[in-house]
Amino acid sequence: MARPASEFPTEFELEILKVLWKSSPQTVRDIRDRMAEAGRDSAHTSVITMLNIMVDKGYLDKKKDGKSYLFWPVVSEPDVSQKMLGDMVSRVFGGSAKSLVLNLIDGEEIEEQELLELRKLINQKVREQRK
Amino acid sequence: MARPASEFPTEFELEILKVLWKSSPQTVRDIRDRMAEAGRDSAHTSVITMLNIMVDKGYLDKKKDGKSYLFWPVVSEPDVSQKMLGDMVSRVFGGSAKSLVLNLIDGEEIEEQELLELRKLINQKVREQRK
DNA sequence: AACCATTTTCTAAATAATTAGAAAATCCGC
DNA sequence: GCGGATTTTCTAATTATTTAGAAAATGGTT
Repeated sequence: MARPASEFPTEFELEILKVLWKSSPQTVRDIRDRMAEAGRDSAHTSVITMLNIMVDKGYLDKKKDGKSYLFWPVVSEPDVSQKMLGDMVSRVFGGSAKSLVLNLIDGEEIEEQELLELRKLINQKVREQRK
Repeated sequence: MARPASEFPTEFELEILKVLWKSSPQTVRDIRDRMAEAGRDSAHTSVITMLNIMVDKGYLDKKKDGKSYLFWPVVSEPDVSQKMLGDMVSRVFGGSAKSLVLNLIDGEEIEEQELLELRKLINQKVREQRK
């Protein structure tokens, strides 16, 4: 063994998924253009290569449409986010979601407004769990 | 360009850091043994290789002690965690810490007890920011 | 049908990450 | 100083990720 494949979308794969979560299906050319707009300017063939890898990995599906292919995601954004986040909780924060949030609000990452909204969300969740 | 080095500790590097955050400095042999206990059984020389890479990357420092070297971290756990988390907020959650926490409490990752503690922590933080 | 622009397929290169053996260096006990 | 165990250095192999060109395939246009 040398190194295991990532369980989660890689950097590039995630950017492609974001484009497709926003709108799908799309052609290679459209995806390439959206990525370029977002600052990642790749060759057309590079994008094709990635897209086909992602189909193999089960992140996307494709179907022929005239001369070209259309691609769309078969994994949802909340699912992927949740898995990546769960991985971070266990790997980086020793399994404690609390210590993750603690670290988050200790940083300067978060505004008072967001904190208040968060409190509201937590209260809702507590009430839900009590039902 | 083919692929950029990770800005953050890799899988293996993080495991080594965890061992050293718990106790340092340590010899290669000790680090290797702690890792084996934690389920990652590597050859002695593999650990040496990684440790030296980590010194190059600025994660660790070392000094000779008799026949062997002692290694210790020069990055702190909270700093590394915070950077990795910040990266996740921006890359996966579109820059919104709130949507990260929302996703977290939507999953089954978190216990009621932890939720209550979190609420307390958020209240504290709100009060602090108001000062 | 022939041409041409577009798209895909095939191939391969570069760098990162992980793993570890063979050989060299080192230190301790005798 | 010598031998032997231990440790490090040097080297290299393997897989993953990212990148993209050359060649082939495709489909519409004249």
